[in-house]
Amino acid sequence: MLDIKLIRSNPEIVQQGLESRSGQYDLTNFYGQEEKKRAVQGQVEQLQARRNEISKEIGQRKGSGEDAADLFAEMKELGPKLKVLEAEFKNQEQAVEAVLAGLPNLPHKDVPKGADESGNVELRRWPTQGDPAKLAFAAKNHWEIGEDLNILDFDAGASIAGARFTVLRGAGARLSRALINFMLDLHTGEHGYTEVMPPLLANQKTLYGTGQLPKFAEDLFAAKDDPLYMIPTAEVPLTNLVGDKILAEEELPMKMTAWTTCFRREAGAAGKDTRGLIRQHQFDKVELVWITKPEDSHEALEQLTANAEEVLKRLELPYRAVSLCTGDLGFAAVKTYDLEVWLPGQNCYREISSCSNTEAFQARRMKARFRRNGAKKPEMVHTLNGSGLAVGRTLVAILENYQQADGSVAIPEVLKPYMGGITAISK
RNA sequence: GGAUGGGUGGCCGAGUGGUCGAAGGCAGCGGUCUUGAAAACCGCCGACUCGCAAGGGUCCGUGGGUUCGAAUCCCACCCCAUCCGCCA
Repeated sequence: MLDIKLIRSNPEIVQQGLESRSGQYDLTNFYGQEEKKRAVQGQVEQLQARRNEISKEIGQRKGSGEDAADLFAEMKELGPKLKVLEAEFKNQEQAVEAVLAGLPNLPHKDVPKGADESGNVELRRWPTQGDPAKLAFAAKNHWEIGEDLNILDFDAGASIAGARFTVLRGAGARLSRALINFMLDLHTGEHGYTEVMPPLLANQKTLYGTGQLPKFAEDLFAAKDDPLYMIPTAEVPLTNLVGDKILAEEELPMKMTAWTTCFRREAGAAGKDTRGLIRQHQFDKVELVWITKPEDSHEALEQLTANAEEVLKRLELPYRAVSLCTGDLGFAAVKTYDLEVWLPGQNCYREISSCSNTEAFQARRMKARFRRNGAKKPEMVHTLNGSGLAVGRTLVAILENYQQADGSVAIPEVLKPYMGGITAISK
């Protein structure tokens, strides 16, 4: 949610920010509505003030046994008027709120301008020297590798649930679990995150808080008989943990990590990445969330991203970091870094982590605040989130980068302790 | 799912129709005292919102209703606790 005061005081800045994104946003009507809302609010409050005055006096007169018939009469007249106006105010307020809830965040000034993903800017590569792994043999796709080794079963997934669901077997399932444990151990043990296991279903208020609702309901799986949605990312429950709270200054920054399964309908992605593990309705992810003071959030984004990058480095997977341009930015973000891992089987970089600063956008929606020591007024916190990393895609990257000429897959050094002694996956 | 008891300010907790945005306590802030701290004592101390300001309005789980007037009465729903049933 954007700050209504900013929208009112700096219409040009807001309009420009919105225009730099993909999608169309016309605020012309909004200003009229907003003004009307405040006009009605003024009338309502005037009547309410009079009502309060009368009520108070009736109380006093009754206490001293005086007659209050004249006041009763006035109230009888004022009551219905007030009721009508109050209803109108409520409508007006909801209309304004509906527009506000549908507006995306404004890009940070450092974000490169661009219409779509072609405008994204590469920031760095790792390893910094040379090209990413060129294999000495023809690289296979991860789905070929996985099926040959009998660790990925796409047919079984389709049969159990449908397209974009996959069954992991044997060393494949073990590798997924090893990755989860490795990532969590790294973030909790060395990067200072607190591990959390949240619910995988969330209510509407929660999804509104992080910005999935009301606008992106079609991207979510919903429970049939309850007003609950499967979470599309752990960002949703983790960030909402501070919703409706006033935190103490010393609680910040708050750093949380969670492994969860994530569920996405991929409604707009028909025909995209239909093969393999890249785009699934269900996947596992280790998420990183920071809650910070406003002045710390941009430095926090650098650290959060570095924490995610560290996973790739330790797994020795080549990657690059990209700054998303204004047109490719997500709804809630002011700034986003994507990490893209090298996939030799597909000869390209693919997103494996997305790290965003939403500043106060989500905080405002969920009323997440903190109070500075000695200060009277609470302030909005800033919230950040990033993948550290997407587990399914990391598994893909390992299969493709660690494949051997004989069809086996070597186990990355740091994962060996998590793999029960095996050093390679072979038939 | 059934029964019972509850949901009040950062926290605990009083309040059952009027002068209640709400006693009291804790925490916090300021002060007195003290070499310093603690204790004691005094004062301040909810959030949101409209307004240049003065000041106004809203908020006692949520939504309706009764009433001149609702934290207080009625209805529905949500959540929590405990017991029973069922169950990973």
